Amino acid sequence: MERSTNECLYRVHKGSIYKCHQINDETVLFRVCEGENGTLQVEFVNTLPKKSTRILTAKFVWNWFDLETDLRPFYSMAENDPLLKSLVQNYFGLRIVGVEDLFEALCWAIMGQQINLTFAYTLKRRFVESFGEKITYKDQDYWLFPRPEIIADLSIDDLAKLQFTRRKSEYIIGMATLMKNGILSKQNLLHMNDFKQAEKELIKIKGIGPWTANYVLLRCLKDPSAFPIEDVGIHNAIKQQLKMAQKPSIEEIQQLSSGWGNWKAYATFYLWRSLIE
DNA sequence: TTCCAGGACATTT
DNA sequence: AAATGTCATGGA
Repeated sequence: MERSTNECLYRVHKGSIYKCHQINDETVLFRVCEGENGTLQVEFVNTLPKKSTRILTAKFVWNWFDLETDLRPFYSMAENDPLLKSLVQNYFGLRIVGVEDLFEALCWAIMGQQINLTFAYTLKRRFVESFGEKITYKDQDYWLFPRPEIIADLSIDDLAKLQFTRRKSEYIIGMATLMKNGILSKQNLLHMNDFKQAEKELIKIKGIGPWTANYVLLRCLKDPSAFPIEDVGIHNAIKQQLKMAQKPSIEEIQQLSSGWGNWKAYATFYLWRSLIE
């Protein structure tokens, strides 16, 4: 969670994670910290929202940290996998941290396309602070990701000013328009026959290729077999783990991952984790 | 300085 | 169909 000091959509402070989100027309600031007996505790910081909002916030956290998944089958599979074996030991208990908002997941993926992560975080911060809403609590700003309705009405120049490439600006405004018009939504994607169909639908959209589609399937739609196989981060992580002289080819990765089944998303997340520090 | 980043798409062979 | 060029900037 503390990967980037430039993260603007949540804040880690003294063992708690602070985040702001909108539910039932209420904007609530909450924090998640360690409770008793290995539980997570969710506390509301600025106001006490109505009960239905409290319940939905708990569900949000449940999904955000993927608490529903039983990791034991993953670990027993990984035990006998040469690539995953040490990863699951090093990061035992790690769960996929989601990006629950579809628009945010799409935008973040596009911002990260072929660019270093540091700069991607800078772009995200500029985007959020230019077009998002915030609440302020004790001199700290807590931002909401901009809504598609706002972004859909921007011009390419508006985003180019923030140093988005004109291409990226075009993609993001295009997706915002699809979401504003209800053509694209998380619900629609989740209600398709299977994730393969959702992937196809995503790839039809201008700016979304196989990498972006799988990134969004992994972090937002929670497809357990999502696997952005072209991802440079995966390539580097595998190279590092196996002490290879050069990055593995796609064919080699297919070989290495052939036993991962429905745990490819988790394998990916553990590989990404190994790139930090 | 050069090379490459959590790619996608348009243009050329 | 497959290779090549383009986008834009920061960091190593």
